[in-house]
Amino acid sequence: MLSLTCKTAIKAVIYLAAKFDSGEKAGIKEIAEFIDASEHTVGKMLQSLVKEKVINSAKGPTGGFYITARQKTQPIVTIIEAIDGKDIFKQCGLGLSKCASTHPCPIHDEYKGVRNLFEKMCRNNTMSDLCEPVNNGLAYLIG
Amino acid sequence: MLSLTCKTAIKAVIYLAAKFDSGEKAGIKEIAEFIDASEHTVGKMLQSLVKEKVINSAKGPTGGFYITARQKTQPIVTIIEAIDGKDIFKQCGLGLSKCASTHPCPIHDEYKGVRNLFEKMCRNNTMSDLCEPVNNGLAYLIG
DNA sequence: ATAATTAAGGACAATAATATCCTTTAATAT
DNA sequence: ATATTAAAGGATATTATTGTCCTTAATTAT
Repeated sequence: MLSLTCKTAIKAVIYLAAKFDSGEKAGIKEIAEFIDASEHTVGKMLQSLVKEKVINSAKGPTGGFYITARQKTQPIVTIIEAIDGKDIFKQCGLGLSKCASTHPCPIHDEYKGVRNLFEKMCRNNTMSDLCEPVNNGLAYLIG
Repeated sequence: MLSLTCKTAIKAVIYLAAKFDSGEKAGIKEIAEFIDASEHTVGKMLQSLVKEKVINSAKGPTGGFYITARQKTQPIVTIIEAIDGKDIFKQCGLGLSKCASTHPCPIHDEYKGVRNLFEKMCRNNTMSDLCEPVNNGLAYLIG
């Protein structure tokens, strides 16, 4: 469904959202450790998120990555579209490039239902929504 | 969601299901042409399906691949499990290996809903169900 | 029996996705 | 100003997936 990098991105952003309250920025190392991913991978991925304005960064000492109050209210679909692209919610279940209601694959409508439900989930859940259960110890980013 | 190979497999089996009525077997070349995929790829993939008893094959002249009446009534989940494995319907939306209701990721329940809907679709639709609209020109395997 | 046909299957090649490394750039603190 | 810190970003390496080729084995028709 989502690429590995995208899943890592969601976890990283949830971590940044959790850090928002304290106002602190987080460094690559710190984030990577918390979500149990490679530093290099996390660095590259955060770079993309910054370029797409999903999060922010500051260089130099006391620098790091952070999220604004406004960004925190964005749905996680923002992250997904930044990393995996916008087409993810339009793809055919059997991989046909021209699958459409006028030229459907045999599972067109049913698959659309699944895809739409997934998209809805990604549009309805904001970054802070997902960060809350993690803060309260009701959900986890590793394991 | 599904691997490319798996999507190709579903299309190939639908083609075989359509051929069932005439009682003819289909060769690799013929199948590959119909679903617009590479011969080599289709050959390899059909081989796996035969090994997993999803379809059957016969060597030699007049040989080829075919499906039995019983196999035709199987849900497409049979194909999916043969190619992509059974874990596909159990994976965590954020890629955690130990994600469970007792140790959930932040999207555990909602993602489960999506996954289950997809699984339901794959369990409820038989190979012949999907082959019918293709036979009637209401759905397509290419494009 | 022999030749022809077709799948089986092992080995390898190409591509795409991930992961790693290293140099550069910007910012801060002294 | 200088040294230090941390992200940016280009280049490369590794791994996984997908695709290709070629030889072997089995079956059928003559």
